This record gives sequence, structure tokens and C-alpha cells, in this order.
Amino acid sequence: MYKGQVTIKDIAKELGISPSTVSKALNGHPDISQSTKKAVRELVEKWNYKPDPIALSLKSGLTKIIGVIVPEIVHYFFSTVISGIEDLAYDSGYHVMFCQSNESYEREVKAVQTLLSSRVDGILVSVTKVTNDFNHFRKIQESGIPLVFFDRICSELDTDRVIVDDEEGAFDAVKHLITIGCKNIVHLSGPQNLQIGKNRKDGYLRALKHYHQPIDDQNIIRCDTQEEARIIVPDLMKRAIRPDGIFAVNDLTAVETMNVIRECGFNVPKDVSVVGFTSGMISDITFPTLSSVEQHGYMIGKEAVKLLIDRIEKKHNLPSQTIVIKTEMVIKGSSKSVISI
Amino acid sequence: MYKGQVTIKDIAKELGISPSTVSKALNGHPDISQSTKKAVRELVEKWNYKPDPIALSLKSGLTKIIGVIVPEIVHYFFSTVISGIEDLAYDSGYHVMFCQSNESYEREVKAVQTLLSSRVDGILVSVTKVTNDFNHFRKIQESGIPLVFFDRICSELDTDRVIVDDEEGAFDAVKHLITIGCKNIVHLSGPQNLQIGKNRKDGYLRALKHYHQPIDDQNIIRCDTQEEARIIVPDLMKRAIRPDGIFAVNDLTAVETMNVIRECGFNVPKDVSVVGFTSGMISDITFPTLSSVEQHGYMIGKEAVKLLIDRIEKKHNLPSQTIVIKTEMVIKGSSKSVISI
DNA sequence: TTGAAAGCGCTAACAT
DNA sequence: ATGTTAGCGCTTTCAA
Repeated sequence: MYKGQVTIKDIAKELGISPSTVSKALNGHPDISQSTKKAVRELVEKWNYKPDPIALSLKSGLTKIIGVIVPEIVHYFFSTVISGIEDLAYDSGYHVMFCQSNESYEREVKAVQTLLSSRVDGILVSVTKVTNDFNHFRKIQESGIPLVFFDRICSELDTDRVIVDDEEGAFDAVKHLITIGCKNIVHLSGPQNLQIGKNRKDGYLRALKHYHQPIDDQNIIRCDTQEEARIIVPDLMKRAIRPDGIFAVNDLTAVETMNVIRECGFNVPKDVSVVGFTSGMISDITFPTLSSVEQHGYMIGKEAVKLLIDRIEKKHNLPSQTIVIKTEMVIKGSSKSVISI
Repeated sequence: MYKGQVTIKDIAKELGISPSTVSKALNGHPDISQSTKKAVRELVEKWNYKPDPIALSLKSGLTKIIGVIVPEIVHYFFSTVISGIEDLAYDSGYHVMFCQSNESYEREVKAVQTLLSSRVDGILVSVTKVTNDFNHFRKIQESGIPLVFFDRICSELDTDRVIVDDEEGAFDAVKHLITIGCKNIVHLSGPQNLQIGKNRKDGYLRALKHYHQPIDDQNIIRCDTQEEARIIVPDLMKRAIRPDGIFAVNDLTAVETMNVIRECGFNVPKDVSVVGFTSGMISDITFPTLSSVEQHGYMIGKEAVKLLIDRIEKKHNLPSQTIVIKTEMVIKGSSKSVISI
């Protein structure tokens, strides 16, 4: 037991009144006299009484805790989102409990069980790259616990969501590459079972079409990690017709792509322009700095929590909402005009 | 209320026995018959009964929640530590609640209050750069809640700690610079109210002394952010006697230092070798890659949780422990021999 | 071998 | 205006 914690009983005893009177006084109940309220408030202040959240939870069935499942914590984008979640949740009187799935389906399932049995009031999820079965999420819905997906959503389930406009962001990225004169743009794509992977590819394709660029299936390559880039990019640079622009599905892949290109004896952005997706701190510290699509992770976190708390507190049976956060093409050093305008 | 949650009462009613019998059966109490135990176990399985952690907490006074206060979540080192905390805590049946102080003293104090009033079973802290008053931490101790500091410790308080051997790590870094031939090594130092800032400086000094290098106060400059590096490094490069080695107190400062040096028209590592501290993902993606002192954040997190849980569960009044995690000098591209051996 | 009752801290319906 | 009581889900004497 938390040593020396003052309870409502102690206050009651000291004041010679009953616990329920103290409770009512504390909760601003109208029947309680001003004098009693004042006495209670003073003693509460003096003894630094704090209601026990556990007792409150047992009574209300609510824990004021939000569960969050992310693929990784050591990840710029996700840590940014977490930071936003954290900040708004605390401001709203909620605590946050994190689980990382480590991109493992099994761990994700386990995390769901853990959070459910912890009786969190709501759950925020960004799914792993490998999740193809969604029954664990259905279980959340069946339990009546509000569920909000962010970024990596599950399109099969009818839930609230916070996403960025991946298609549009990718379109902008490729448009940028086209605008600066790239004629042969490769897309290093993400997992196609994830909506974000699909949408970014779609944006790439739409931009090519819109600007009447030829589309070549060979220019869409499944590659979304540093390790994969290290293997795949050298081959790209050995092609008869070398790419002059690369749009990578995330920043780390983009950075490694730049590094490999340099190692192959080429220059970024002179020989090849590179654009990433996320635009985190990483994009500022590389050489050259990385042009990338800003994703506003902090805001994603905030919006996701807002949506979730709304669901928790107003049990309104409104239809599911999808909030779309606008992306922003941020041009830095890795993409540069090859044509003089 | 958590919809459709099975309680011990439901089990009891179905089986025609009393709740207390169910409880005992579940807890392997010796005087419950095998047949009853079996029946209970089967129904528990079938109905997927899970004890309500809130009720358990109310009874035991323990929440099985660990509170963590870090300066930032969006920070490679801290997110690594958090990842370690997370992993071991869950394996040990604990949950984790994070607060970020955002390097603000007020927010740190508030975080302590929040965690205390959440009745966490123990608290893990890495203090802000600006914390000089430690009464909020004393309050934790007075409440009888175990407290463990990691990395950025509070040396005034008698608590368990997990630190890296900053002095030795810094010594190794500077030794490396000396070994490759640097004659004029600058230290970009951290806040001196933090033990880590002091220790890293001490290691720098000891290395210089040990290898009979001249010590120059002008070569110790308070600078531990990218912004500061951007202002300070150009001046360094304009000195009559330019530094040929720079040991920065953290990786981000080191990286920005490299970038600024390049912008000033010099080459890393040819003109100046740069070494950082932490050796995170960052150190692999920069150009050149960054030599740095590996800090093993994940392990720090694990050890800190282990220490904390030990304190929580075995109320042993052993004296405070300090666990020191060994660092490791990782040589990459930003430091290179200028002398041929 | 099992059950009844009390209690963890708090709230709320129902007396007084 | 204040007090009594019951109950949230569970454990734990103590009694049967």
C-alpha cells in the first residue's frame, strides 16, 4: 500500500462527518453546506488528499488509460506520433500505455490481449507490416472498446482512422521529381498489404500518368528498408538506362539509397535525385539533406487521441470518421533541377 | 464497464459454488478439491475469464505499473532505452506509463505528481538538462516508492542507478583521436550540472593528460545541440590553429558539426576528425558515417527495470546499487588516421 | 472442503 | 444538510 496515503475516511474522521459527505463535498454536490465544503477543502489541501484512481476505476469501470500499439518505438515517425499522443492524452486527463509489436503479428496479437485485460478505455493502433488477419482487432470492437487506427490502418474494419494523404503526398513527390526534369523515376515501394504502401504507389503512378510519363513495371521495386536498399540500389545504378529520380517509400530507405548511389560513384542530386517520405530529423542531418514528404506525425498523434477520447466520452453512435492530415513536400538538397529554367 | 467481462461471481453461479471457492481454486489454494479446481479451470478457459486487474490493485495496493520520465521520446537514445524498459517490463508482468518532461523542470515536477497519484509501483527517471532542485524526487522516496535513475542521474540522492561509464567512454573517444594523430582536440561539452556532462569532460581531460597533450580551456566549449553547433563550429574553423579533432558530447551535435565543417570548406575526416557519443542509427546514415561511443541504451533500459522490479518485489533494505554499463568506441568514417603508421 | 463476511477507497441511491 | 448502506471484483480470515 502506498505509504501514508490519505483516504476519504481519514478526512471524514478528522472532521467528524461521514465519508459520503466528504465525497459529495469534493464533487460539488449541491446539498452540502458551504461551511462543510470549505472545511473539507481545507483539510484536503492540508493533508494533500488525492483520490485513489484505482478505487475510482473500480467504481466507474473506466481506467482513464489509453493503450497504444506501434510497430516500433525506436523509429522517428512513430516516436513523433507517440509524442503527440502523450501530450494530448495527459492534457485530457488520460494516461498512456505503450506496446511495441516489433513488426511481429504474434506480438501484436499479444499486445491487444494485454491491453484488453488491462482494461484500457480505448486503443490506438498502427499495424505491423505483416498483419493480414484482423481478428484480434475485431475482438477489441466486440469488447466495446473504442479503437482508432493511425497511419497504418486496417481497411477491412469499420473504425475511426487518422491517416495522411499518402496518395497525394506521393503524387507531390513524383510531381516534384518530374518538374525538376527527371525522366526515369523509380519507386522503392512499401508492402502492398498496407494501405500506405498501396496509396503511395498509386500516387506515384498517377503523377506519371498525369504528366504523360511512360510507366515501366520495372521501375516499381519492393524495397522499404536500409538492408534492401543496399542490395537493390546497386543493380539500379548498373542499368543501361539509369534512373535519374528515386522516390522511396520512407526516409531511411531514401537515405541508404543516397549513400549507396554515392558509393557507386554517382552524385546525388546531380546524377540522381532522391525523395523520401516522412521528413523527420533524419532528413536534416544527411548529406545532402533529404527532400521528403512531411507527414506531421505529432499532429497525427494528437488527432488520433482526440478522436479516441471523443469516442470514449461521448458514446455517440456516429459513423466512423476518417481524419486526413495533409502532407507537404519539403524540398531539400537531394533533389535538384537538372534543367535550367 | 467492460462489456461482457466475466467475473468470478459468474463462474461461481454457473458452478453452484461460492465466489471465494472460485478464488481459492484459481489461486491453487491447498484445501480445494481437485474436482472443483478442475471444473473451475475448465469454465475459466471456456469463458475466457481474466481477473480484473483493477480489483486486484485495489486489494493489493499494487498496480503492476512502472512510471517512466524521460526528457524526450523523439530521441534516439531515449527511445532505445524505452524499448528496453518496455520489453523487460512486459516480460515481467508490468506495464509502463511514460511521461516526457521535454527538458522542462516544471513538466518534470508535474510528471512526478502524475505518476505518484497514479499509484505506480516504481519510477524510472532520466532528469532534464535544467533540473537543479530535487525535492520532487525526494517526495517519491518519502512515499516509499522505489526510484531508479538512469543515464542522467541525480547524484545528490541515494537511489539505485544505471549509468554508462561516461568518463571511460569519453576517455576512449579522445584516446582514439589522439591515436590517429590529432594534436588539437576540442570538446563540445554538455551541461555541467549533469553528471554525464561532467564525466565526459573529465574523460576528455584525463585522456589528454594521460597522453601528455596540452590542455587548453579554450578547447572546452559548452555546446550540445545542433543549433549551438551551427553557431559555434564556424568560429572554431576560423581559428588560427584549427582543431584537428572534435569530441562532441552527443551524436546530433557531432553530425551537425560535421555538416558545418563541410560547409566551411573542410573535409571530415581529412582535416578534422569527429567523434560523437551514443552511436545510434544516426551514426550509420550520415556522410561520412560517424565514429561514436556506443552507449547500449536498450541494455540500460533493461537493467533499470530489473533493478526497479527487484526493489518493488523484494523489499530488501539493501544499500543502493549503481550498475555501470560498459561503453564501446565504434570507429566509423568520421575519424581517420592522419599519420601513416 | 466449502462458504459467509469483511474490506480495499470511492460513489450514489436511499434514508433521515 | 448529512448519514447509512450497498456495491464495483477480488482475496482472505474465520466459521461451518
